[in-house]
Amino acid sequence: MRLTTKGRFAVTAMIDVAMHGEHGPVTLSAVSERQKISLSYLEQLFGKLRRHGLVESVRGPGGGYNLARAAEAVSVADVILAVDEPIDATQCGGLENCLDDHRCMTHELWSGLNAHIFAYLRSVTLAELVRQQESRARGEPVVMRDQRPPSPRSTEPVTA
Amino acid sequence: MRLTTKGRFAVTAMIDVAMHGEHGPVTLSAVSERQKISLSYLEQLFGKLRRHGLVESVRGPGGGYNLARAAEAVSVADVILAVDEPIDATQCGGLENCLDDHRCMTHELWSGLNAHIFAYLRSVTLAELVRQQESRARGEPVVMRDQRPPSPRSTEPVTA
DNA sequence: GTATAGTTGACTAAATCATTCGGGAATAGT
DNA sequence: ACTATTCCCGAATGATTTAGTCAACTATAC
Repeated sequence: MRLTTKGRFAVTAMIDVAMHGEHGPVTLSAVSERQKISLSYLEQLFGKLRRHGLVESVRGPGGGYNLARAAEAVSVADVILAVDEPIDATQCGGLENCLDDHRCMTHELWSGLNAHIFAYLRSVTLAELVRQQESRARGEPVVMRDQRPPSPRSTEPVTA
Repeated sequence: MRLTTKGRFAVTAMIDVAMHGEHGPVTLSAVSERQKISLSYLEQLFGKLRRHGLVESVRGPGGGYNLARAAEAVSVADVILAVDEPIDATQCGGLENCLDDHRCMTHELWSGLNAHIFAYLRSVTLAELVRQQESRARGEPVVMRDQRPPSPRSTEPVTA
């Protein structure tokens, strides 16, 4: 589970398709213009999204892409996994054979943090992001649901 | 807010320091051996961690690194931001001047998803990860606290 | 047929990742 | 003072990823 600009481009594009897909397929040219992502890059990304069953394509004039599932049934994790095939960065190669005294803590740590983040991204749906986007467009304040309860925190300035 | 192997190396290393820091500073050589991360790479990472005030260094024999704050007061987001200086991938260059009909949706989407993920990573502390790690070492089942409530989900196989 | 639009593959400049090397500066122990 | 340890710093490097371009192809609506 990596999280890069590539995955975010894909999420952005998927939201665009979700928001404009009511009147038939959405062309990549349209997404490209609205989101300012190069057409060819989008073609690469949507190739993967299609092969992973997240979108369906319609060829020819009037064609384009549709979501293959309802926006409620597509998570951010689904999209990211589709375009950003996961790497294995546990030195032990994913095996459990790396056992000195503490059995490859790196491996445990990775999969642990991975699981945390994955579970979170899996809980955020495209539909939610679309709703948030539409609220913002209307100038309404954005309500972020279920943040975890506050706990002792650092005092570093927040500059994400 | 990016999430790559680099950031995870940093988190892994910080957890190692947190777990072994009870009896004085932890040397990077020790971290390097335990976590199988190259020493020079660790030096680069800890240079940034130090400049961001997350660790303190002690030179000379018996020296090494200590956490500058309690493990409870350091979030995963703090660590990642320190080593992985944030990029700006909103075509508009972070400005708000990109207003056609929908005022740079790319920008909004990015900062929105960013905020989600950042808020989550900010809520996970080093102390939590250390606890989880120690539980695992004792063979106890890992309890992951506060997942968000389940909602309509895809049926894709989970292979993060 | 022709224009539209997806499909595929090769190729590329730039950035980032992870590592290696070489030399410094500070300090504890002798 | 000498020496070993450890942090500190910058430069260089190969591999990978990013983001984009180009070109040729297939399917389809009109």
